Amino acid sequence: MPRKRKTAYHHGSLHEALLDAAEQLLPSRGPEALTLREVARRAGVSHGAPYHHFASRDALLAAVAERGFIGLGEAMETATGTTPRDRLAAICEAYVGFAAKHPTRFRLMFGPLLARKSEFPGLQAAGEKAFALLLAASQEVAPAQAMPLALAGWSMAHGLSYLTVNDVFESLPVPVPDSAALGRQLAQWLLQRVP
Amino acid sequence: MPRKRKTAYHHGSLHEALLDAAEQLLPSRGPEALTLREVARRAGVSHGAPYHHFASRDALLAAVAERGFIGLGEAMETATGTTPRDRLAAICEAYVGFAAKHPTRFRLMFGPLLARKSEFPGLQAAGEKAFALLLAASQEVAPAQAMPLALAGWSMAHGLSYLTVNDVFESLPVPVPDSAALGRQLAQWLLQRVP
DNA sequence: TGTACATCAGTGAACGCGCGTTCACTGATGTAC
DNA sequence: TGTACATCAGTGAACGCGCGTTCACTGATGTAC
Repeated sequence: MPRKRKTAYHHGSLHEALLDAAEQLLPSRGPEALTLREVARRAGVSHGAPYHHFASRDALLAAVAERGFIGLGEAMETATGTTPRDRLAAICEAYVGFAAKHPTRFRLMFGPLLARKSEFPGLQAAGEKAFALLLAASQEVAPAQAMPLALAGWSMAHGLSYLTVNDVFESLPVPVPDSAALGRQLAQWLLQRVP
Repeated sequence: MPRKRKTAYHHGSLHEALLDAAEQLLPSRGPEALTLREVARRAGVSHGAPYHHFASRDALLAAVAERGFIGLGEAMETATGTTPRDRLAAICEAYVGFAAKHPTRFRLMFGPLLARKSEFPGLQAAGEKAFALLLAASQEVAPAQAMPLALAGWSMAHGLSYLTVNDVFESLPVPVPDSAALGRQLAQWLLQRVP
């Protein structure tokens, strides 16, 4: 039970507070430029304090990324459709929508840390859970080809997300008014005649 | 005409030599960790010398990325097929194949610098040229829907490339023996019944 | 062919930078008796 | 309810780091006459 801000020895929930601070700083700083010291500053704590909760800067970022994957999974889980096809398309739309809504979070989640996910079991688990959702939805559409369908959908959703989030379309003769809607459109187009 | 390594005042082609050195270091260091000083070292030149050829570290990296897009464009241009559909699928395969062959180059090309491509006109032009190739191929497949087709193909090729290059599939129950072939398969599957 | 001079493309010392991380410390908290 | 003590979670000074970039310099080259 926190009393005063100043007497915040034993903060009580510094772990979460640090993650919150990091998430708040993410949009303006970007994942690469996010420093431990600034996160600590924003959480109102000295720069040494985080080491009582995270082994390193990377460990803290991995925890933020894990939160991100949990959020992505929830967004995918929430996606609904009247038919299995619609649901799969809606999941792709949710994926792209998540990226559009949280571009820096998305970049962190799929950044260099993900390649080291074996060091961060929570991150790995959250990522796998999100993929499992996609695979399950694919299975309901086409049991015999669930894996390639899931891979195709994931690849397209991810590629579209990435290219949007990183402004690659910028200056190209491509109108991308609403990338999430485009994601759905492309997914439905992809699914149009799945055998 | 270079005489001796030691008397390499007026190197003659340091510009290209620096780009070569950077490309050689890329695989082992990765784009983020590539330092100007090490590039200079490898080119056999003092660490101040590059500034006579590039305005900054970023400018040098952008030049390397530009080279990368030129290479990607060539790979896409080389892709052939007996029908427009086959050719489009082959282009997607080439895209994924390029990424698999040059993972660090691919990461650099689509890294943070690309978002600042307006600062690097050569980079922007090389990128646009590659996209133009894809769009042209799409036009021959389905003139009326060239743009969504190109976007779908690009997104899928890019997503698959990205997820492969960054080892995202690692530890997932997904067998990815040859990502380029998978790229072609997914592209053909996508194209299977395009109206 | 010489000479004078502008220009080009190197060198290497120096600077500032803020970071991640460590460490000895200390105030706050919880528990055993 | 007190007291002693272990443990926890903060503090803030300190360190090392190699980097990107700048700058005065100098050796090499090309050109005008």
